[in-house]
Amino acid sequence: MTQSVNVVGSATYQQIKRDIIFGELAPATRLKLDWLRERYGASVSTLRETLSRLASEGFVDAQDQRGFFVTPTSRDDLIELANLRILIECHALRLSVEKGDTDWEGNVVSAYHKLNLTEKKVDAGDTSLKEDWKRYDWNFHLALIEACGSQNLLSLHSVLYDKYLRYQMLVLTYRGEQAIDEHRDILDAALSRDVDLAAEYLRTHIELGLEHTLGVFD
Amino acid sequence: MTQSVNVVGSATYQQIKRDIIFGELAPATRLKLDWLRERYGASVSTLRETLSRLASEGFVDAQDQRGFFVTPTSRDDLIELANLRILIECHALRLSVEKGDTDWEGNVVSAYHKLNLTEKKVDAGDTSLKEDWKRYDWNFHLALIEACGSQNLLSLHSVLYDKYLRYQMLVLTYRGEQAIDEHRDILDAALSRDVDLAAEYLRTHIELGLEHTLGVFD
DNA sequence: ATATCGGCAATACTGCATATTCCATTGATA
DNA sequence: TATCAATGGAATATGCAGTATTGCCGATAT
Repeated sequence: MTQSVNVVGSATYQQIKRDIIFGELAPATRLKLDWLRERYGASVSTLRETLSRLASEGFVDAQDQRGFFVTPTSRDDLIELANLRILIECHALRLSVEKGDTDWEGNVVSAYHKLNLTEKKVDAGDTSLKEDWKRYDWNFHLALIEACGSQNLLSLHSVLYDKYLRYQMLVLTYRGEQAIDEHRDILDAALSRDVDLAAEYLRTHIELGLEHTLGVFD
Repeated sequence: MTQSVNVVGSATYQQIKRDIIFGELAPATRLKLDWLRERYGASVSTLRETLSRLASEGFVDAQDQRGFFVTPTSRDDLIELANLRILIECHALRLSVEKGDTDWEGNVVSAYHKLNLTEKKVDAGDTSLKEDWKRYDWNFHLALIEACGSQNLLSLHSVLYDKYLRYQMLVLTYRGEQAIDEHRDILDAALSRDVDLAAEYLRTHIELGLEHTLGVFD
């Protein structure tokens, strides 16, 4: 059945991407077109289109004449992603803290507040919030760098963060109070416009997160 | 006519990408599917697949229900790309200079030699070599950072460099002796393993190139 | 071990249906 | 008359199904 607008393509794209990031499609899973057709209710041509996009973003592996696979995971890849996040996100944060206006501050505070509420609930043992929690985490980190003034930088970061997020969802354990404190430190440094300090806190935040994830991974 | 292997898809992908980078498909050009079908001899489904890939890399703009367009250019975008190149390429260069082994040195020297030969010919007035020259430039910059040890970093750089290359091809004027000297400086610093100096020369190289391109752009 | 065969699945095309956008003509209004 | 809005048809994008061809891979035979 034909749908309106670009609905089928966009919908399957987002669903498959989400299923990869949140681990419903495990790393290295073979993505047979017929199986996908049943699961997502889209035709082969639309699916190929979708998978091509995901392949060029790195969430899917396209092998010549053998079809598509969920991109496998590895410790090395995780480490690379963390280092790239440090490079790109810290750079963006510096620019953003320098340029951010009042609206930016407002958005950062708002995003922090929502994240903080959720983190406290998770800390208290509510495990049903994992997806929400990660979304608020995403939004907080995005809000921080959103005033960096470079669309290219933001879209690079977006893909990077999603890839990194997949690893976090694979291990899915909570770092507890520590992460809350780190977020608070970054927030304070950013609002007081201390560029170096904010970037340093962010770097530490990512490094500690990496160590934690590496410890649980595999 | 059905072809063997993944040939049609890969071929049209590379052709269209090349045509965008080298200006044969001008910025903001509308890419009608029927027209592309005639021009590249591929079916609509294959073309949509190809265009989706190019869209997610940023060479093509996919507009809902309105089709595909060559991504437009702008001064701001050019500046963003240059700054990202500085961020990413200098970082990769540092890692590479630290880690590079003998093979790496060999590849760098070889790539430099080929670039140097071509640049001298271009400098002497041979305008038929533009595409070769840019390819050797590409290869030299790639050889320099290839020992950085991060696949993610290299693939990020690859897309970035291609986008930047499009701007260079759009203005397509030669900076002359100056660029030759800059390449020499980077080479020497890299081979003598002076990380800071190499990164600094690279930054300057990109900044001067940007100024030059901006001066001719529009 | 090597060679051959057959099934499964990917690649690619065509044709078709439907939805949307584009555009020029028409009609209405200031 | 000039300008703006409505409208209807042509052009185009989106999406699906069906089909042919090719390559991969495991099973069987030599």
